[in-house]
Amino acid sequence: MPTRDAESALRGMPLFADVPDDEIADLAPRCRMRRFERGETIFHEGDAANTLPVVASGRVKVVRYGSSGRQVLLEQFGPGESFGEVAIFDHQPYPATAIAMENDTGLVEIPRREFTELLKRHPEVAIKTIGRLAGLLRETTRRLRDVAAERVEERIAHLLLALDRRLGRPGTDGRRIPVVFTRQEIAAMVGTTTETAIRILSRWEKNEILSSDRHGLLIRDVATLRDIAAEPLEEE
Amino acid sequence: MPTRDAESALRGMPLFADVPDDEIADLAPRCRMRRFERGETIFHEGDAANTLPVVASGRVKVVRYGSSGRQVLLEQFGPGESFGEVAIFDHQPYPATAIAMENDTGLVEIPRREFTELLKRHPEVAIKTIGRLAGLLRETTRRLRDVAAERVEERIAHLLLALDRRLGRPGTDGRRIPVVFTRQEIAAMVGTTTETAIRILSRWEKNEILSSDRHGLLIRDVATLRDIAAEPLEEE
DNA sequence: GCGCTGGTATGATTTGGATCATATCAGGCG
DNA sequence: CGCCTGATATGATCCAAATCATACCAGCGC
Repeated sequence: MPTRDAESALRGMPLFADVPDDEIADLAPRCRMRRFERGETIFHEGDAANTLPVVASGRVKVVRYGSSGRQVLLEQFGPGESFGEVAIFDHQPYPATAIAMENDTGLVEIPRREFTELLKRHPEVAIKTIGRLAGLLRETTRRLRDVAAERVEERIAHLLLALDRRLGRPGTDGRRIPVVFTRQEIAAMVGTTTETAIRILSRWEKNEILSSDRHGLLIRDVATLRDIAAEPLEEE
Repeated sequence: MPTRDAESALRGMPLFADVPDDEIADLAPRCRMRRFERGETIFHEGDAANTLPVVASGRVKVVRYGSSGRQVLLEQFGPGESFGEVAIFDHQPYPATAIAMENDTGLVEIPRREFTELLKRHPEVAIKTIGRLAGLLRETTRRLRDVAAERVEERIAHLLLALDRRLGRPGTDGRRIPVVFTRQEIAAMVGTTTETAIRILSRWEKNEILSSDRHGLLIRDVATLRDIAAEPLEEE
């Protein structure tokens, strides 16, 4: 999926679904496009936020570092999703660092002013933005609860089930998540060390609950994973 | 601070600062007022959300429970603040439980429909709502980083400094936080057990960093608390 | 082909904090 | 007034997971 032009990327955003085409066409040339390779930093914690970045292709993770240097993965975004709105809206520097997760990750950067003007003209975009932030907040508080109250194994089980809901699709012999995550990234998502993440995941591979290859993950036994997650009839 | 009437409570909200008085007067009679005693439940996780509650007096905490029954305090709100907007905006049940923290906690409940209509009529209220959600998200991700990467002592130090920023004022011999929190509540805020919270706090009292009485907390040595928090020049 | 690097794997050891067990204290109340 | 109940306090023990230490492997560049 190569980076498309700004206009078609913007048009692909659910957020802008109700914005007339000519306004999009008007907005597109005012946006900058940027491209990153896996591991490259898009912005740093503390940077001033002047644009709203939208993922055109690839994946982006937003992380913070603990005082010991440990990386915590706060959220991640795929094509069509904007990120970093927090800094845009509360007029403070970015609270976290954004890093490209894949090669050829392309962004469209909407200047803050253009976006806020658009918001005023289109209340439905404002409502959608509220809905998006509400969804992020719901998810983040769910994870906060998890990290504060559950043990690592349960948290990883929750994570895999959540990834499946967001990215999964049926595959031969289970649910397939067609995105490659390193064990280090999985550890950062649930707030543990790489070693413990590896231990748990390789145990699950041994128990045929899970398998992974260079195309992503395959959940082979959703039932016992749910069981480990103690999530018999959970939300969403 | 006794519960006032709905109209003056609504008028006191920063969110509605720009809404004309007659609209507030119109809205007020459509809202229900409710009153709670300390410990009473306002709504449960999983309940349908039909109103946006606003704190008129007292304090409210929003909590979730871990599978072991451990309570995690997600956020808390004082007079003039609304809460539970997540459920209003993403049209799903409440993701958490709300509990009154003080006696005579009064709420004004704005019906969802009234609020969303108001949002459409007043884009500046929508913008403020976005800003509010962005602030909550910023704070929640900060705490997620904390719980995932820092040890308990550091987290409690962070918490006290954050409480000071939000609620503190200068007092004799240090910064005073004029709200009573039980050690159990403090534990729930940082994701630990009551016992460890007690141990750390009573050690700090012994070291004259802190003292507490029936009116709240007194931070007597902000410098070493900052030191423990490893927060030499942190944000906000 | 060889060395390098980043990711995965696994064992040994340590430890922060949870858990379990009591004890004390202050306030509310029948 | 003495009895509960909820909050604070502290010790003893245990355990999940961090930390430290190696090792292995695949892909890549030269």
